[in-house]
Amino acid sequence: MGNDKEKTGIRAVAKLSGVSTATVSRALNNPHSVSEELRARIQTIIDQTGYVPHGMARALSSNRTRTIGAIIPTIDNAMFARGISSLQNFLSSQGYMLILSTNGYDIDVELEQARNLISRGVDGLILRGDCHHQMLRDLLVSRDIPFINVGIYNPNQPHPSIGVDNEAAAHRAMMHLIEIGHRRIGVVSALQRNNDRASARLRGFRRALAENGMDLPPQWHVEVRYTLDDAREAARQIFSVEDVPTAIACGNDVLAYGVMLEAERRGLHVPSDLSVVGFDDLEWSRHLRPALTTLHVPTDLTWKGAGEYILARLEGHKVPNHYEVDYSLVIRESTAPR
Amino acid sequence: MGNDKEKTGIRAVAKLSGVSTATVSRALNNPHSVSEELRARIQTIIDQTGYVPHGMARALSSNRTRTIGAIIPTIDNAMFARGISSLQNFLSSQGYMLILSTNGYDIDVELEQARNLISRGVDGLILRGDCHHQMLRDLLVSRDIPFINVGIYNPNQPHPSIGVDNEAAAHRAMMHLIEIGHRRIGVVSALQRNNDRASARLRGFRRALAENGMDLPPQWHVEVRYTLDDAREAARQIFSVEDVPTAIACGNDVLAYGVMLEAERRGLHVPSDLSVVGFDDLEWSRHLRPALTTLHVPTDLTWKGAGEYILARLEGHKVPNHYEVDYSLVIRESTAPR
DNA sequence: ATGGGATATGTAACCGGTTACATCTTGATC
DNA sequence: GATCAAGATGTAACCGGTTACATATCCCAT
Repeated sequence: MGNDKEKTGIRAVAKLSGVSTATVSRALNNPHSVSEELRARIQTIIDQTGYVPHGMARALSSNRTRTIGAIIPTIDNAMFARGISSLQNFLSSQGYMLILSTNGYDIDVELEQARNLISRGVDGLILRGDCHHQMLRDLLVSRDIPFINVGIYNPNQPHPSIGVDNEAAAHRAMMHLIEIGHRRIGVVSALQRNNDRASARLRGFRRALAENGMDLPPQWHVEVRYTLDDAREAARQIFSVEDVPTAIACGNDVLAYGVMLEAERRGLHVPSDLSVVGFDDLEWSRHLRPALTTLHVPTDLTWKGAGEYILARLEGHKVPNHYEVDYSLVIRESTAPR
Repeated sequence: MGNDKEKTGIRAVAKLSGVSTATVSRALNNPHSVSEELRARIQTIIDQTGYVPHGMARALSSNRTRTIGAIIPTIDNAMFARGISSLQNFLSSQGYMLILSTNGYDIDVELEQARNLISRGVDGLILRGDCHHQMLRDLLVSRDIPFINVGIYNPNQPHPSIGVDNEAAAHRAMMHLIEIGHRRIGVVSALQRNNDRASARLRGFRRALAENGMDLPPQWHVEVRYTLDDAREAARQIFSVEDVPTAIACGNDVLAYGVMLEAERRGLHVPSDLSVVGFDDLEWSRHLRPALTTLHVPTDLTWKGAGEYILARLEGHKVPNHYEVDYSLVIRESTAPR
């Protein structure tokens, strides 16, 4: 009797419900356009047979995958984990899926990963920071794939961005140390290579110092990767010079943790001997002892906002290209007047 | 002249190189089967035109996506972040991509997410623990999709698993406290609901106590979620009873951090007043002060191993179903003889 | 010279959905 | 009753690759 080519998939459902494949497809994607009765009949068959639509086929013909790609430096960092988690929840709630990819701060790898994601048909792409391969931007523009740079605020750039103004925020953090009387201030910052946020923060620190007639002597400035080990090593380096600063501004909370741990090990009491200010306000920061004074950045909102932007673009809405996220200084126990 | 339907995609490349689509496809997927000369000519055209294969179309016809799905409770947890990062690196190195999904410890959500992933054509699936919806297992088996439960070792179960033997490991951790003379020992463990690992660890703790003639009075046992706040609350609860234990075993390092923080705030010195042992050995644990005595679990190896298993299955190899990962007790500064 | 195996390439069906277009119904309007 | 718009449903082309099968070529053994 039956054509053995129609034992599975949408054609099987169609045959069993006595309708055409078009109707089944419509019942699934645009229920309103199918009569109540048919819709119910089709749904019954679907439940009975356990039919699951073939996403690839759907993607091929509709040219939409309901999948968003994100490329971040590394997952193994509390800050990203938080943001990704938030983004993931949001996308999921909108029926989208997130594909995650990491570049290890290498823009060539990033380009490669982006090609990969595009080939897999992501509808939109979320990138970290503003430091990308030119070919990547060209690729995205030429294929008309919406994307956004997250973690920065760059209204003058042509490319969409969402995040805090890192330079201004860093300036604010440094000003706190200056306001409470510190005059000898060191900096532990992240490596600037392919990390525009790290650079912007350093610029902010420097500007605040300069505006107040101070400078940043090389022996008080160390650049390291975002790990506790490296941060401790940086602190060791700074503490080893003759003339130790009375405060240290850090480009990131993790770096601040490292500095505080190492200070404690050296017998330097925080904050009476050394004030430390961080950046990001990870969950840990308020639990530490002393609790870390830091610049709060609403990471979850930022990433969710990035998702909202992409989805809005996909739905054809005309939306602003740049979003500034508010930061705030959270003063806890790790800073004290000189 | 030209058929306007062939301005793009593989047919365009074929036309420009003067060969058939089949040859282009073969040059890409099975280079060895195409003559040196043609291969070069085709590659030139590909480079010139910037052709990127359409992954969806490829997936549809080849029925392989080179994509692996993973469902974890939450990304926002250092333990998972580490494992995912490791898995991601491995898969990426093998030309596979990872799609990540979270279930928030809810097996219905997990089933839903799994359907989603399957509909997107994942070639294999990696799940956390052994606590899943029966329909999920059925679905995977009926579709012949390789999968593995990670973070547990369960040689008696029919389903593949890789991880430490949580019960034995917890037993080991508790034995350490007993060996150094503690007789009044509390436990802060994770919620057991839909978390077989938490249960196994608790069983291990209990067995060690029982074997040594002790029990776990209710007022010394608190179950909480995996957050610092909850862990501190748990510690507060235990410290509030008349008779405070001299040691606390924790189901997880994060819980141990919370207990230590709270102890310190109460003026209890660790380890002289209170010994604390953790579980997992996150990166933080060795940096804390006092550094945390904990049960080291090689998370990165475990997840990478899960990836290796799936890929081996996909390549048709016949491989063992269960892999035990070694744990080890790392004695640092947070435990001391009574 | 002939047959057979190995290698290289082309033809076109196929994967499983979506959707433009055609067809048919129904109800309202004149 | 005729006309027409709106709504419901069916037909089949199409998305962009892969690959089974057919065909062509070349080399070597008989």
